[in-house]
Amino acid sequence: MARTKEQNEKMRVTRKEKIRNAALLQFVKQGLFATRIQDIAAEAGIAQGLLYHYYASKDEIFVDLINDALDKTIEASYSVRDMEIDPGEKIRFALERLIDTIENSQTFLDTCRLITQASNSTAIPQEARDLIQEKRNIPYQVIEKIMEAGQKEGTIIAGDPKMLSIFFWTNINGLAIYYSTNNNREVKLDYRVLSSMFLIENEREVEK
Amino acid sequence: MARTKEQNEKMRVTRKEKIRNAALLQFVKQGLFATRIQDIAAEAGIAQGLLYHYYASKDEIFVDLINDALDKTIEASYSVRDMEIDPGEKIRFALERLIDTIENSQTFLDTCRLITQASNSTAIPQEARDLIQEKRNIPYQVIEKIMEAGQKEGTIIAGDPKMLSIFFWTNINGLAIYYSTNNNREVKLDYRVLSSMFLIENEREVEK
DNA sequence: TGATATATTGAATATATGTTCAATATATCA
DNA sequence: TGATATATTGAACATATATTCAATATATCA
Repeated sequence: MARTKEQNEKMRVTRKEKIRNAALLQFVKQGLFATRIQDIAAEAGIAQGLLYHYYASKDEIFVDLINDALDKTIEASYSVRDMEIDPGEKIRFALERLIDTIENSQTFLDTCRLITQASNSTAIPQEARDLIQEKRNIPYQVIEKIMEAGQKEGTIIAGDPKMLSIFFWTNINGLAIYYSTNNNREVKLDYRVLSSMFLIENEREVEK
Repeated sequence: MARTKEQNEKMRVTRKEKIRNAALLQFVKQGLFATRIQDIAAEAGIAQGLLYHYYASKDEIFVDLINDALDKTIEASYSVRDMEIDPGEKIRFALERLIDTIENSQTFLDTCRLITQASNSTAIPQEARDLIQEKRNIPYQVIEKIMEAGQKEGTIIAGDPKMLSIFFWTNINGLAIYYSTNNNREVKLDYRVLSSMFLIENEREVEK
């Protein structure tokens, strides 16, 4: 016998991770179709041929990355949903965290960018389309529920909670896209501008 | 002599417009790289070869469309700037109009989508990159100025006007991207949710 | 109607690139 | 150390597609 199964498995996982990261970088920079297998291989520091020991095709890498990106956004929304604070506070906290993440996490920006890119082309692999169809709305539904609860609680403004959720996410997504292509770090974003959009401001009520 | 110069010119303009529209449709649907010359030709109802009587290359069509899209957004921002109403009203009015346009104008959605697409890939033609570099910030600067004036006037909330302008446009852009891929017309957007983000609400002041 | 300039076509060409594969290197175990 | 399974390479292959070009159609004017 030669190398053990487990060792090989470990090597495969590590190497695969390297390829994934390289592919993500290239896809985000150039898009699926402008990215050549050679670009990914070069970025990962391997020969083109080796890539096919880990993925059957360029499309398969893309689908893998999209799936991961979608799962990340879903996880993030679940972690907010499951917090043990009031709905209004959830919205405030989520916005604070998301704004901070936009300003500080390249990975988050890449994730948003990849999903936006994929959502905006009918030419991506069918499997990726299906995943988006299946998973993309979950974060919207999660926030919608929180908005609804916040309205009952009296901390969230009136209006269709579906609409509020759309405003919530399109806002974050728009910011992420902007920040991923503008190294404009002179401006510090204040999440309170956003949260004032959804939250009934108690301070004013108190002042009265 | 054969056909007159003017007649030919008119034909060229008409035909070119047909090609432009076909290309815009395909680029928006699939992206620059996934769109084949054949796709554009088929969409325009002409042979591939004819396309090259009007444009030197696929890239040239793309650059032409990007330039147009950028000019449209600049024009829109200028038309708001030049209105003879108070700064706070300008913001309110612009948001109302933009939301309405997002809900009703496919052309506007296509414009936003094309610019976003182009801004998000380093693989697009250099000339398109230069145009974006040169023109993309103008609407941001226009809104920034209006925010500043509104703050002096006392109708716009405090905070870095640059930041407010970023929130303004990334919001609109995020919405446009969402709406261009979601035929979700069950939700009617209320611009007042957005405008409450920037405007000091006079009603409450009066109530006091 | 005939001459002519231009529009239009679609097959041919050139090139780029995703994928395959035969050859080689390497790491482990007996 | 030698056997062996797997990793790795890079050239070859197949294919897709941007672009060119020779041939043909068409619309106007004299």
